Amino acid sequence: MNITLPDGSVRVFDGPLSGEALAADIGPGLAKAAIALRIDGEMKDLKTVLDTDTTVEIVTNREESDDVLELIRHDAAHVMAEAVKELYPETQVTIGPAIENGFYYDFARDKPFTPEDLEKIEQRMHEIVDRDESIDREEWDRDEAVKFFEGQGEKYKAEIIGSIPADQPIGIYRQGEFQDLCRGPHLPSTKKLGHAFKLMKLAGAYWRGDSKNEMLQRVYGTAWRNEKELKAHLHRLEEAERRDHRKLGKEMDLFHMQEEAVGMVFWHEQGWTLYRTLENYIRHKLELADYKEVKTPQLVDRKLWEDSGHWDKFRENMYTTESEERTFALKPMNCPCHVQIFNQGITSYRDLPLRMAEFGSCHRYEPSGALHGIMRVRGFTQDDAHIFCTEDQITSETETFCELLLDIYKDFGFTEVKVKFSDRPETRAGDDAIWDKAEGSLKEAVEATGLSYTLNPGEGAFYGPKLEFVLTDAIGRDWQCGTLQVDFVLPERLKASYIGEDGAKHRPVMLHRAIFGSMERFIGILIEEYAGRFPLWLAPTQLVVATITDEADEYAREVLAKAAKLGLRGKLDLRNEKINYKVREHSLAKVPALLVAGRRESEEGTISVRRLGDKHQKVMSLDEALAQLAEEAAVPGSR
RNA sequence: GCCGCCGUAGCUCAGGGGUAGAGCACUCCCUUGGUAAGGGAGAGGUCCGGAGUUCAAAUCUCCGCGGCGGCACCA
Repeated sequence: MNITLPDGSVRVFDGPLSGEALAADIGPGLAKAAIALRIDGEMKDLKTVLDTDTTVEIVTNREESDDVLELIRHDAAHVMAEAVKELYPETQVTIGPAIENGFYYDFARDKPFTPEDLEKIEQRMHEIVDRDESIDREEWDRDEAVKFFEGQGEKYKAEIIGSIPADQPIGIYRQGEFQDLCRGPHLPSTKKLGHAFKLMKLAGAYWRGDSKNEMLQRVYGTAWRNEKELKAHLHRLEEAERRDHRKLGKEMDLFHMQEEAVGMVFWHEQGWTLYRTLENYIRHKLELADYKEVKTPQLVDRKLWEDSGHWDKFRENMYTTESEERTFALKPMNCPCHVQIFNQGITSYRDLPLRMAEFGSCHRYEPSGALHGIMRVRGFTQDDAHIFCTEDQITSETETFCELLLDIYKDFGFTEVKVKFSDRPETRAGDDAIWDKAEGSLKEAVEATGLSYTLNPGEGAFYGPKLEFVLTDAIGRDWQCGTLQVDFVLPERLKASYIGEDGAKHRPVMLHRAIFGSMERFIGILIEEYAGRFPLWLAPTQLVVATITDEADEYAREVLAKAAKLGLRGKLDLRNEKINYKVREHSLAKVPALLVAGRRESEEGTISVRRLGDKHQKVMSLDEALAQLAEEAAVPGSR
């Protein structure tokens, strides 16, 4: 039998042998480091018996690959389950996969785990690693396996086996006294896991991800190749905490939220300045892209929502109020209102595509558990627009939109954007023929843009399929910001029409689209992206003029006035404090430019400029310094 | 909405059945200082809300509300 190694060398053996034996045959160092095999690019147990001529790569714990991390994390989950079964035998185990940065395992148990329990479990995991238990795969008969797990009181495991397709083997991995249903692969023994893991948090999770099912207890952990990587990961988490938009929002006096208006933002002057800067920026972009801005009512009779289909599907999530014996709803979306504008008068095909934009203030009664800072709120403003167009225009409008979106994201440094394609959900409006058409044209359109995207099955809006443009926050959570949705349904339900070239009435298609998504969410993302250190054009306070002595007060006022004339947003700091104190304070407040004026500057007409993050300052002529700042502060796309 | 943890001064947090604590911030006074905290004094609290246990509750119990982490949801 010939075994070929990745370097091309061939080893000849008389009979079958395990990967472990192969590694030992090559060398003791390799045998020690070996943790798995890779055959045809696929990870296999190190103990897999090789019995035909094949090419085999021996994977070691030094390999820096996602495969290795996944293997380690999956084993960590198993070791955790073993520890839990030893400490709390009445607990049932369910599933425990590897995830990004770590792993989790879901347990079923009446008593909740406490943080102290976590410590004990982690301690026991280290012991299990030190025990160096051999991990061995067996294949069991399906009925026998079900009987075994039921006998152990493990009803979840038995249920999982029932859902494994009949043609797939039932793999059971055994380590010590612990046996778990698993596809594998796994490490050859618990010792190979090492000690670079840590249990992180406790959380609830529904069995099979369905809120109708019972809630299990999920324990999250992180696991790495070695201590150094673990430490680096923990350090990254700490860093991320410092960027949290909720923390920075408070520190930088941007906004606050309070009990009397849960899920709604109180914008303070600083935050509102940032908000307006963004709004003006994108308004200008939309004007250039031939959008027409409108404004529609926030409170609209339920009849319109019944007609649009929202009342049917989202009634529970809409705020309503009674007046004049009628029921009104705070608008959760702008689209039905935009159709009302479209429906005024008669539209010709010559008017299409018609791009109707609105900074629409919307309210949705979001589940309390969904709220998160200003990223997920109940009152928000969409940079919304609806493009009324013909079917033929869907592709070109999609391409134009994607171009605009990427151009805008680039101005904020977002160059890597995840794109998801979400198709028809289970409950939806419109028949299958319409959905076929909508999905087909969106697919064609996104292919035309050349963007790479992933499929998100069943996640579309009730009226149409959508593209989602996803950005990531400081600690790696994904947030949908931009979106483009193809809608054949609402124009039908709300009876939108235009006169075609043939003189007959036709239904337009609606493209729902947003770039920031919600102003609130996008600002949250920006705060975390920049860690509060905004580029000059976005910074609410762009500069502070600080004096060294009160002899410079008058000059400082002149400096600020000149800056204001150039459109720069500045503040004055004439306080009776030392310059060290002022420098420290404004640096901590993340003010991008500190202009220091002392007696010297006021006499010479100069200014000492200290930029945020710099260790040193630069004395320049006042006019030159201000001109430079004004140029840097220009809004992207404004020149 | 569900599970777990948490709620003390403007902020960050300590304390814990018997008079409410610190640092920073704030106010006033001294200091006019050259690039990340000059010195002194002072003011500041429904210990999230309600009920219960107790001679006595910020502290223990229960019920709310809110926050945080997940899950579910996200037109």
